[in-house]
Amino acid sequence: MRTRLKDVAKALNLSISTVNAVLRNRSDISKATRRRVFDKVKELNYRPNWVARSLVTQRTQVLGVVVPDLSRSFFTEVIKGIDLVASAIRYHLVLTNTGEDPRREDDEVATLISKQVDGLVIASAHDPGDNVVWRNLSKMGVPFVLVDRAFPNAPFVGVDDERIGFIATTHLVDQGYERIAHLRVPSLSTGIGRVRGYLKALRQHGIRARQDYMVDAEFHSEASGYEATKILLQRSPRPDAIFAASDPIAIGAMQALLEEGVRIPLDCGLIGVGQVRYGEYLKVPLSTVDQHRVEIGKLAAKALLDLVSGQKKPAKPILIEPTLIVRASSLRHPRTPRPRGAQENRARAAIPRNG
Amino acid sequence: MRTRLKDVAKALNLSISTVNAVLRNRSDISKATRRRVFDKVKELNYRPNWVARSLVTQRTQVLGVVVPDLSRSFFTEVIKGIDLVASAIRYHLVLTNTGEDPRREDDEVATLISKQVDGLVIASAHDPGDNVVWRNLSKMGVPFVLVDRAFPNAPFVGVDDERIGFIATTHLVDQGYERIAHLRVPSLSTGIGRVRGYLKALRQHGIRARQDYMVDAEFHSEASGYEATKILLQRSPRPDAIFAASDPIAIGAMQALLEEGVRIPLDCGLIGVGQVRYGEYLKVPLSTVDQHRVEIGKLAAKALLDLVSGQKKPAKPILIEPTLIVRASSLRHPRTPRPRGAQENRARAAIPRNG
DNA sequence: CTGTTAGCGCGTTCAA
DNA sequence: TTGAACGCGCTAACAG
Repeated sequence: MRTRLKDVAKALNLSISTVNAVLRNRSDISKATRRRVFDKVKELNYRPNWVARSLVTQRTQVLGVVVPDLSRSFFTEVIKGIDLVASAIRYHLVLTNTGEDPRREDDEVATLISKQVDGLVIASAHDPGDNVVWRNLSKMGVPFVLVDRAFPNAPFVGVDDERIGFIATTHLVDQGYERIAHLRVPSLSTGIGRVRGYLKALRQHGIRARQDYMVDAEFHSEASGYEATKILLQRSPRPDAIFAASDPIAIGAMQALLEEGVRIPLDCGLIGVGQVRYGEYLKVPLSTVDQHRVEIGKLAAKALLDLVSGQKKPAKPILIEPTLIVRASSLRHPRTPRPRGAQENRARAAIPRNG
Repeated sequence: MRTRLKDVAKALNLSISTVNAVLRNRSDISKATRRRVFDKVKELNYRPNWVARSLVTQRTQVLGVVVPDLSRSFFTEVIKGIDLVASAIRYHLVLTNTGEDPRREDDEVATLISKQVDGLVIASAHDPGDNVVWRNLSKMGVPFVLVDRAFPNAPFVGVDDERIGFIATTHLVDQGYERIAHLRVPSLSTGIGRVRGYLKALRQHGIRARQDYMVDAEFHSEASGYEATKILLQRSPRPDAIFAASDPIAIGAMQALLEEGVRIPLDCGLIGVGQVRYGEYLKVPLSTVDQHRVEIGKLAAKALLDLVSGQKKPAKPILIEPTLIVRASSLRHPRTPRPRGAQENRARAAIPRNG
């Protein structure tokens, strides 16, 4: 049996509340008893029972984290960021994996709430159309912050996807590429933003977008990038650069290009998104756009903890500025001054575009 | 305010315990009240408060997971495995990252226990010499299972590291390599096992081990593999194959080899451990040994849940058989029948060698 | 300075 | 078939 407050009290012939007063650092306790209590606590190895405490205080020191897929390094990195700031103030994280199933998400969130988590970080599997998500949540009065996938009028921390598309595409233009294709993921808000940025960059540089230069792929699948690229290579004229919506897609694309004897970056430039590990050790070191995944987690946790402590109102969406990472796969003109500085940039929270 | 049992009872003019009886599916309740209660529960959207319930039942439906580093895909994959079986029976996971600090580990474990987790999966940061870890734990009576790093006489799930070393080295021998070096990690039990397997394989094939063919590196660091390989290349005669204790080390080694104009696998074979993502897309597709990380998590969770439900005694260590994955980096004799089958093998729990 | 008392929301006797 | 009463371990009033 674990030692309880009662045991400590009994051993000292004190009342429970006196012992408690000592532990809660109440000022009106004599030095003598204070010492006695502390000694006994150490001797008996007493640790307060958090379950009992939580029942009273309505605080568990636990944050719920809901993600659609633990296989994706994006989410594990975000979790790392959350943990970094949460653990610093002795909060714990409860994890749940929804497997991209909105119903399961609702269920898990409900369970987490009944487990009294102090707040939630959610990468929602819901359709951006649904406002079910945050409606239920705000009804329950549980603070929450969304990550990765934004919903209107809900606290959100994520990268600016339109900027990602814009930065990547602009970089390709700068490198002298002219027929820039895009492997997109139109099923997620994240993917849609990147398409917008892509189109915007083309427009800005007076390049006409071609429908047949946009092919669908899946975020997490090298195979989809491979297949999509095979399709792309049948276009005429062939694209001379590819902006892939994710690094896995780009890796599949790289495979397809090399297989067809297309030289990277000479015949075709390639850039992805995500800054996956080992990207620089691939057959051709892969240019990419860093989303600052850990930073997203950190900022989300900070925002959430602000909400939990009631210090701040639900803030406006926080959009992190992505960073271009140039490697060989998109570097056609090595003479062009390579933007080294960009790689060193730290993430900064930018002013949100929509309130 | 969230609805409580009391609210449901009041709304129906029933007593709390009657409502509770319905929800706990007690048999001696009339169909009529049963219906009324269920309807009201749905109407008021009642969810039992897990904190209160846990205080009474001494069960939280939560497992603690303690890992030294959330950056390593090994651990996130193990966590995925744990979650897979835990979530299936509606258990949640509480995460803690100890940052390889034994003291922090002890502290976190204590906190998790005071949060009343039903059991713990621990990848310990302690020195294998310490038996502090499981001594404290068994004193508290909290079920636990160790993963990744074994301690004598404690429930453990992991891969058989000696087999890893043996399999990898034997494979290199089979490919006709004769001067096989090893980039080792002697600071961890895991690394030590791999060294043993390496030496055993050499011995078994009548190859004399050379001290100067073993260079230290760090598990998670490409840079360390790179540096170590540079050292290795100064030996005379040069090694003609390298068994790296991890994939990151192997990736660093690959970089160093290519930089020095050493052809892989012709001049030098290379194999790692870990089956990292994108290993097949590297400059030279990397041979490796799969540790079945997700499987480790699954088995650990199963073993732990058995302990939690009190069905089984602390089992003997469970050692998973690793699987050789052959890719280009170690394939010098393409004519040699490539062990395709090995790639398809599923993990199996093997009989432990020591009790 | 210290002790008494009354909950937090739920589970579990035992009466009615 | 239903309800009253107690306790899980702790916090926080309020007395003394």
